[in-house]
Amino acid sequence: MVPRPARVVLARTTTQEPPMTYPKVQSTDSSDGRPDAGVPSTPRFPELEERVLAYWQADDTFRASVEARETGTDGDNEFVFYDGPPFANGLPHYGHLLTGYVKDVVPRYQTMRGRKVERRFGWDTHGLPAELEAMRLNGIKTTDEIVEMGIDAFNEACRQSVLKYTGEWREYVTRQARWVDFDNDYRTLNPDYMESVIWAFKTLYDKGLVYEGFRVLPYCWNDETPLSNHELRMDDDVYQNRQDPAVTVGVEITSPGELTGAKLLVWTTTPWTLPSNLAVMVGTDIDYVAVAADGPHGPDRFILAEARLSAYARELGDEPNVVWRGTGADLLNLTYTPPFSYFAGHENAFRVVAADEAVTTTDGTGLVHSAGAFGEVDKEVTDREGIAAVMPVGKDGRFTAPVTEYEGLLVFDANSRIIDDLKNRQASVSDGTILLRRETYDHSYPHCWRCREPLIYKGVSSWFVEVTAIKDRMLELNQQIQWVPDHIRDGQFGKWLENARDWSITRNRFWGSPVPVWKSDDPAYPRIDVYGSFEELERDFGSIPSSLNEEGDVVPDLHRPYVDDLVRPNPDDPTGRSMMRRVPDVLDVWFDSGSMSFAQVHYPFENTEWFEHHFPGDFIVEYVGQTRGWFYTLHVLATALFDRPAFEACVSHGIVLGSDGNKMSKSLRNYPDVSEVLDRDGADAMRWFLMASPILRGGNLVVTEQGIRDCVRQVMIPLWNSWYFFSLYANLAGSTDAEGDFEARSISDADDPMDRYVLAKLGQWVREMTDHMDRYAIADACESMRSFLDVLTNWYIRRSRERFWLSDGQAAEGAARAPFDTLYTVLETVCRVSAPLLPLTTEEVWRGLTGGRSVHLADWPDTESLPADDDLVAAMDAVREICSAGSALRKAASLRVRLPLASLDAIVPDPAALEGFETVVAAELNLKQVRFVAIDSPEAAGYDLSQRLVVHARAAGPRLGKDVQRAIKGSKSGDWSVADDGTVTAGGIALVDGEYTLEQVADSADTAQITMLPDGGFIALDTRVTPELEREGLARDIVRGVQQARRDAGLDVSDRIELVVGGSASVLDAVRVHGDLIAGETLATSLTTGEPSESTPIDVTDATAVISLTRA
RNA sequence: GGGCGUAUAGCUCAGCUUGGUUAGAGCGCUUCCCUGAUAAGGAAGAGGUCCCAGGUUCAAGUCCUGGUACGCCCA
Repeated sequence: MVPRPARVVLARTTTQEPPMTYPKVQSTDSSDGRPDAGVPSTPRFPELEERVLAYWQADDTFRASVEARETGTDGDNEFVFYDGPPFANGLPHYGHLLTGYVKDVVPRYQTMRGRKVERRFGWDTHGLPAELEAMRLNGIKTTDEIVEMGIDAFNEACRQSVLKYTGEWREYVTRQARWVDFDNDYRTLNPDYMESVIWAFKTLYDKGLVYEGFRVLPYCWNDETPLSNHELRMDDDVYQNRQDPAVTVGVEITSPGELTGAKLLVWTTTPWTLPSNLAVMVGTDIDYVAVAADGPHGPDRFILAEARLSAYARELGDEPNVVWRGTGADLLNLTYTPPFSYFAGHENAFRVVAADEAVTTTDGTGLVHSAGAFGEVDKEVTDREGIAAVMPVGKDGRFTAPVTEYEGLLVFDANSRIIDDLKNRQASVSDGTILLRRETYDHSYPHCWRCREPLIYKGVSSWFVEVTAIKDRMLELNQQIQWVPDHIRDGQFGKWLENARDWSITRNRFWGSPVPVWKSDDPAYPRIDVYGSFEELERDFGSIPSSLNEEGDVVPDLHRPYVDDLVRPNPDDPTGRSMMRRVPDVLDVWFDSGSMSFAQVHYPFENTEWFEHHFPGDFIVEYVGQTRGWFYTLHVLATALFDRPAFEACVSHGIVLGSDGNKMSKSLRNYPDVSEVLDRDGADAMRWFLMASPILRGGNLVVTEQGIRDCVRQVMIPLWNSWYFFSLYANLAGSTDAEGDFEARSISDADDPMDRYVLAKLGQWVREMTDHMDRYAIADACESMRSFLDVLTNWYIRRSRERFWLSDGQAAEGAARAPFDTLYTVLETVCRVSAPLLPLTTEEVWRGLTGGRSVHLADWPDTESLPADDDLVAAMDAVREICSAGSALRKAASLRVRLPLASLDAIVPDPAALEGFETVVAAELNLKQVRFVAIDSPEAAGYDLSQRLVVHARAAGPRLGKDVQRAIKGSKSGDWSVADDGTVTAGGIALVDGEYTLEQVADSADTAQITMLPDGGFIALDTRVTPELEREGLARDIVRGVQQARRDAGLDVSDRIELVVGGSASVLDAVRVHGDLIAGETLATSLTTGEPSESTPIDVTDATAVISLTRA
């Protein structure tokens, strides 16, 4: 591609000339803010953005935009937006930016609608990621080492790590032009925030919605810590092949009946869990059999899934003797003797229970042994069955009481002794228990990512929120929430709620809000105290937990270890020896996030009134995965604490993918660098790219550099060029005004049809945008904006250009100022409406137009002030169709547009509606004459027309049934007729009014080309080319050539030239006849023919031409 | 294995709620045109088994059932 010569915009540097009006102000760094050059034709958007950002900072525009709005009675004019706090342990990526843009677009819009929108940034600071980072930095791997290092020092390291990137975050967020208050932010580690969090815990406790129980987790007995699922997937080496013993054990049925004494066969690869057996799980629909065979202790009956019989042929025979058949349902509630006697008599235990989700017949026996707290499914099933968990394994992975025979043995080491005892029916193995088979089993087994020892699943003590108790209410309240996209409500979120289980909210860790529970350390004198405030703590302990901050001041601090230091004698213990000590756990970090609605304002200790009137919040936005995260925890706590939803509207967007369609990955480098894009294409381009994408409808989005650049081309450049065009001619219009600069002004109506059209269209568009934004349909708003820009640039401006060209000495007064005022009004309104979507670009344009302080302080446009004229808009659409069809005719006849043609007739149903637009069509298609003719007029009959029948299936279908297909077929094949009385028959079927229309179809005549219009009617173009027309066409070729030469020479649009034209006789002839046209169009003060000395050849049709021009 | 979503032009996506016989947009591509703001724009064209299979219906991209693939979530 050959680079075009750079456009030269001549700056007014001489003081003789009056200063230009536009831009009124520019975000330059010049001292007075007064531009010394005009609007650049092609701005570098990123630089422009940096200047606007600097202006905002200096001007404090954000604060002004919030303060300009009234709070209203009880804050009813406030729009409450909750910031979903990010965890800032890394730099922001596209997902954060995306959410950040939405978090900016909606508040900006609401602000312009007159609402007051406070926006506080929030930081999520607690939790395992912070601890892992602190451990990595300190080179430690176990919780013992943390204790060794000192919890105070460790937590301080966590604090440092979570605040490490806050500076970078602020830079990115500021650069993306998101307005949010960083100085008045909230952090989940602040004492105020944490006090609200423990208040929530205590309130739930008082409501009976918190209880203590077991939570089953992968557990490392070596590091003595549970692992999160996140840690379990830490790397690919976590799952390694391991050989374990597998045993098939029979337990004896005790229920009276035909199966009494039969053995339920269970298979397990963790024999060490058999002492803790509490139930046997079956699938209710699975077929089971009882088989008579010789067992290790004599003849016996064994129950297993029929599908597993062949796997036990060795023990049960190739042709087993089936003595009973049934399904799992038949086995339910049969009781049995537990394999070991340690927990004999355990309430509700030792029964056959249903576990359809967990039992398969792909391996084992089709019956599964459940050991309560040693498996996730086991726990779930025993909970469901009301069987309390047992935990005879200590935190070191060794057996404890009451499993005395193996006490002190690591569970893996106990396996072989347990198997031996089963085989020999010794130790605490019950009579009736048999060991049918022992084998070894190779399987993929999880190992600790730190120490590589095999993990076990183990119940650890945890506190729960009893979500199941409020589930129904949560579902009800969910119906009040407006979800975007709306299927989330009853889909991903609703389903998740339906399957909600109790929420384990405690973690056996260090860096987090404390579990505010103090327990007696002597079970003989049990007591539990739960605290919900500093005040209550001080009342009972005489002081509040505190630490030294960076300045050395003593400050309240609910973190460990300070909160652990609060210990007091147990008031219920008359001996005075037992002490109240805090449960050492910390709260799940999601409990923090779910508390943000009230904790960010330190409710209920402060701002109670404010909170009452600002809850639920109006709007939140996050990634759709938060349906089980933040959306969920907000909803749980709001329901449990306040019996209200936490938010009224929720945008849940999709996933941002890398350029190859895969998840964004640093190592694959499959996505464009964020700062590079900001530096090269700018924040508005990125904003538009993300906001216009299907991701806001819940789809996924592939981020590509090309996609972002396309946004600059499709939206930002057209917008800017409209502004540039306006400034260029508005400044010229003012240059001869003796009174001073020309200033356009806002208008509410116009006489000129084109002006009135664009204003009416503008009004329609504003209403459309309002509707989209009210529904959080941001992508739809972007699409609407793009289509309006098309109308503006490619129709209104293009068709109105001549009206902006004032002749020398003409001031833009009276009718001459109409196009300027119109375009000013449109641009000013467009800026306001698109300000949330392109905040930086529109700021520059709007301020340049108006000289005002900020577009973001302006109000959303009032469409009452614009003409409402749907008929006019429809008429213009028809005009555009005529032009479009006319272009097609020209194309078909190979007649270039520069060649004028004599006439075009548009034969349309309602020519009166188009009156006044003849000149528009004539100019667009370069015609001498345009006429709009009624389709039923005698004149229209002059064209060679035939009729076409169109059957309206929608209207005729219900009446005619399947005959409608015959009628349609007939109308297409020509098998139709109109009777004298007007009855229309098609395919032998008589049609009634409304079921058909008769349309005129035109064929080309000799002298005219004819084509149909899509909405009825047709146009006829006179394609005869006379020598006169040909000569004028040639003249216009010359004009075009001269214009290009002007541009190549870098002339300003208002520069006058002296022009010499030479070439073939036809060229000289065209110059002779159309000299005025050529000179006028090219601003030539002199036009002569001849052979110029330094000449430039130009392209003209069927001739040769050379020109020479110099600036006059 | 279950739930939710998605599947339409080379690419990115509308259309589906309310079925109507010729399925659209943007980008990209080809040709021509236009350019006194434009890095733009216009016209024509190429490009579609509307994921598959059944069903309902006079009529299905659209409604129903069952599959397939992908994504998210859960197990």
